[in-house]
Amino acid sequence: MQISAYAKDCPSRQILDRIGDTWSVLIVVMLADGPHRYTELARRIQGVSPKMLTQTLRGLERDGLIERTVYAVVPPRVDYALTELGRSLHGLVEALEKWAEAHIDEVLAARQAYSAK
Amino acid sequence: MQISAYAKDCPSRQILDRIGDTWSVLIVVMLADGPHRYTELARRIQGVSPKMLTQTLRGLERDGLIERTVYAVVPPRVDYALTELGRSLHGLVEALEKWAEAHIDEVLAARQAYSAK
DNA sequence: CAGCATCCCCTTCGATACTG
DNA sequence: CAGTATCGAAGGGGATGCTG
Repeated sequence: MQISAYAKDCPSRQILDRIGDTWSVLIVVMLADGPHRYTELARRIQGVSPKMLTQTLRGLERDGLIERTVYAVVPPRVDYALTELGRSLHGLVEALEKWAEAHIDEVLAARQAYSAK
Repeated sequence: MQISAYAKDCPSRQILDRIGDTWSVLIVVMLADGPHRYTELARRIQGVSPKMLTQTLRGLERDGLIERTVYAVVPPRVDYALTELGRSLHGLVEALEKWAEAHIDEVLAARQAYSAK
């Protein structure tokens, strides 16, 4: 076997990059219970800067995971919502959470044992 | 709801960080079919530097995902193998790959549509 | 309100050289 | 063979200020 981190065209790599991205995951989780406005996301996702929020939202939109709806009102209002695909990804994230919760104790125990060495 | 990227103690966050790490995933995949030596990994995982390889292996070992076996021979020989926990994680990675393969077309289509705008 | 542009720091990582 | 040590480049991301 021979594998490469540079196989950017590999489906797994692309999804991994998404999943590995802190803000992407948090946004998907936030949107899982319904659409939210920009400011709402900014306020409820602790620690995110406007720059990263926008940048991440664009990336998710580009990949068809969220949908951006602009209302022609003053002041402006923009809603973000998960698409079908986005909800599917959220399912994957949930599977991940389940694994994490099921095995975090073993990981923590391993770390204890490791530093004891 | 209110979520934070700084909740480092959150199980999901820790697993996410691991999953998001390029080299960690590649190593886990490499070791899925059995133990391998250091040099073997270095050669077969394209693009990894000794520094990152060692660093990543230490991280995985620390978290109890792989096991490091040193043979007292000359020249030295060190084997790395997945632990039970590591194999479990590999299962998760496989689930991820399945999702990726199942949905990559939709993502690519979305990107096409997005750049066409 | 919902962003974009700019500056800049600071971590991350690759390259290289060396060692038990 | 299996690493460690050091240096330096690159870019991710925060802070700030401005706009439609």
